[in-house]
Amino acid sequence: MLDPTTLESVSRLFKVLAEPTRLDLLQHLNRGPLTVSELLDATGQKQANVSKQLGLLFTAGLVSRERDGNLVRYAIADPMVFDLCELVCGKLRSDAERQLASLPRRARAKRG
Amino acid sequence: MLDPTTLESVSRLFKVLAEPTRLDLLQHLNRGPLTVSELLDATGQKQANVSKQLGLLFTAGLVSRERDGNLVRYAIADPMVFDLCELVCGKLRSDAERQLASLPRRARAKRG
DNA sequence: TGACAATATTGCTATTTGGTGATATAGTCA
DNA sequence: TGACTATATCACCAAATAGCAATATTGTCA
Repeated sequence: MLDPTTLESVSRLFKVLAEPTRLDLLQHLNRGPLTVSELLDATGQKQANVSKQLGLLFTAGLVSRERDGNLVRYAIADPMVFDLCELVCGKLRSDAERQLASLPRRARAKRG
Repeated sequence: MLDPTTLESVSRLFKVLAEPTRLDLLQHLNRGPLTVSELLDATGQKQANVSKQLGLLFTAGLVSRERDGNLVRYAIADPMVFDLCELVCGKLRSDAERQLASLPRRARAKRG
């Protein structure tokens, strides 16, 4: 049983992961460290927003950053993120399968 | 690499977990199924709010429910939740330890 | 120094949502 | 049927925040 303070901390971490844009940034960084500009290209988001979301990920301790001249290179600081996503994706898959299985046969096939 | 739709689904699930009240409900249910009234007592929240948050957990497929006469009994539908929380708690612990280790010796001891 | 490029920050708006009181719904018991 | 209990829903408000345009900051290069 977790006390209220810990529940707050746990929920704060989940909140950081509860945004598609930030998940997208993380999954690009999963290939390896990237600069902000590279993440702009990769995600198609505006500069201000990418910078802001990276700041949140950094504050949460999920990514690290390092200046390289004029650039700033971000990297995954805690690979735990991907274990989490793995679990969630697994649930999504099994939910989808369950729903598929509950459909009548006739409704299932798409074309053949 | 997850497509935008999947990122959306993943983030939606994280969002459900990103609230202390809902985490509290889940951890009480982890002991076993409970009625709404029992959850009212356990959490100290108002009835309308508990009902609302349970509804969200139900929609997300994290809990199941079952009428029992006048009562409605909720139960954990997907124990994956606790694997997730375990990972997050582990990170919180290691972050705390890292921060502790980075403090100067003098500042560490509380009283002796 | 000045011109330029990369990143961060600020001020803002629109949207979302947790919590609430009031009310509706569904079930029990007489 | 009516009185009562348990749960759900409604309408609302206040707080949080994603995204944006504009601007500030920090670094490079001449």
